[in-house]
Amino acid sequence: MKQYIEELLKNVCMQCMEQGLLRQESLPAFVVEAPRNKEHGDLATNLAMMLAKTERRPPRQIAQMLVDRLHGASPHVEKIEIAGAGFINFFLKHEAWHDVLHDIATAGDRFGSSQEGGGRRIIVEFVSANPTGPLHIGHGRGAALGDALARILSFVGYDVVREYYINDVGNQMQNLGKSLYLRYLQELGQQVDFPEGLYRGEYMVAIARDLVQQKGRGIMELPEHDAMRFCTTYAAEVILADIKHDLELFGVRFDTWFSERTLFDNGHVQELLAHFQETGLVYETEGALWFRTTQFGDEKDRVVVKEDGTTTYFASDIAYHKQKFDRGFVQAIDIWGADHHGYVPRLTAVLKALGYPENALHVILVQMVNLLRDGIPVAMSTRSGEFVTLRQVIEEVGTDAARFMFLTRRSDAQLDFDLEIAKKQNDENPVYYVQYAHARICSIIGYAAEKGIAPPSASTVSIDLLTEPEERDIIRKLAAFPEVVAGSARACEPHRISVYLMELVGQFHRYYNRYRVVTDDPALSSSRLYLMLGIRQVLRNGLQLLGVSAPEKM
RNA sequence: GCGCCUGUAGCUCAGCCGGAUAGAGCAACGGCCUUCUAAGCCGUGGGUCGGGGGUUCGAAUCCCUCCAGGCGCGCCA
Repeated sequence: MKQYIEELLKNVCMQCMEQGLLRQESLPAFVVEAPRNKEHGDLATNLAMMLAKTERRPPRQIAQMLVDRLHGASPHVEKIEIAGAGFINFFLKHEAWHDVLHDIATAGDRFGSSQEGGGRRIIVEFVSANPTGPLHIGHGRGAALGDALARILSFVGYDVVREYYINDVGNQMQNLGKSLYLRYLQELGQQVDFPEGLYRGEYMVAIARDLVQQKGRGIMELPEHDAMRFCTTYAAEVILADIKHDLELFGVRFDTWFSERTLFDNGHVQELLAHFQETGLVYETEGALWFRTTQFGDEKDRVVVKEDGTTTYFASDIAYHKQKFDRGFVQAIDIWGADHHGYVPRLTAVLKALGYPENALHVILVQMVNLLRDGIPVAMSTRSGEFVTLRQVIEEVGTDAARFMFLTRRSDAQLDFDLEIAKKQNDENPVYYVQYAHARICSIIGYAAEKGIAPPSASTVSIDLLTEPEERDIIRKLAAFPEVVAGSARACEPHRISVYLMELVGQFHRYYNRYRVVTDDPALSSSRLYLMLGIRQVLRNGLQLLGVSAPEKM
């Protein structure tokens, strides 16, 4: 409907231009949107005000000119008004909205989807936590966001791959192996010093205990180097398996698990470094090899090969991102914790140096999560290993509540996650507000069936009976869903869908309390039931995109 | 010191590609269950949109500046 009005306006402007009534040759950026206030019509546009700038004429005068030519131009428009500073408000005929319910019935779980992505290949990389310890709440936020975003992007027609990048080489891996080895020795009764910088979480002790169970003293008898190596691989595997399990509990799926190690095994990092040297993108100083990132917008040059000859994480990351594009993705979306934000300019710089387009990489930074219990911060110290894991949070509050909590807020603002609130199964917790509406509708449909009223279909229903203003408002809201999804995809902001669902559900609950769906009038009941089906479908589709369940009973 | 993010009701947050009287939930107070789920609904109160300046017909939204909080700042990842 919105596009329809836009077309209408464009045509009228063209007319005016041809007749020399408008000076400009192209249209200014204008919007057609549903006004907040119903008195301002179903749809409104600021077109006249935008034109006023360049036309140097009063907006209302321009509006009048346009409106004169709009009258009778469309069978769907009831009336048109000029209001305020020069808004043009459209009041649509009731029937104009009816098609929406048919559209929903026809499209079903595809309602709201589109072909906007045109099958273009996008890779969404998220979580990518080092396999050195369990996931915590912050990873959960990134996981929820990445997963929802991937769902949304595929819904609007992109070919999306979800990837987890595993940092399985480097110092932290050495430290992991050492940590396990020492814990293992301790388990076997040896007195060992546990140096700073190692992973001293309880989970390592548990892994060591298992290791003893499986291998007894076997590892201890190996040469230390081999033992350490074994421990590294063993610990990483166990922890990664654990991470996978947590993510599964959290409803998060990955298509590919990309190992950093393979970048070395396949020679990608080495090749890339050689290439950089040939092209003069790197230089040597102070014993290290530096990339000229400053030439591409970064504030400092960055080390790719350290003084000791080993490569930095940055070097791997360059190779990794090049890999992404080599694999045919036209865009890479990375979801990072905000503490890595300083890293964006250098990676962008390198990709620029390699000749990739500006928007090839889109980094989304998710801000920190403060975990609270009853308003009091829960201590989260990684060093001591005393932290609340994502698993614990899921077990305590549930996947749906946790995901919804993350996905109701913008990612670029810090978030207070209060366990007690998330756990409450009441109206303090918006996820239940939304789910309850779904369950309620299911219940209504069940009740109707008991009364012998079958779910209506497009051919049997008489939508004309939906004459209440609330019904019309709900239909209008349903009509907006595809637009919300598209906007959410474009902005990479899943929370827009949550906010929309809460608004829709608010309208539904109000309607439910005021009107009965199943009445003595079969035709009316049937048409209201049709409306219910529409709401339920949109709720399902929306919740599906968020990865939150839509329970039939609560 | 420099950079990124944030500052909206008592609390948690939407709204931010400029648009019409600034929204929701919670908390507070008062109502609504013999009929489709009260995890719901209705009503009341609650705001210098961090402060100041600027651009504009119009600013919570854009620009500058200051203040406050968080995060980061050459060979850790």
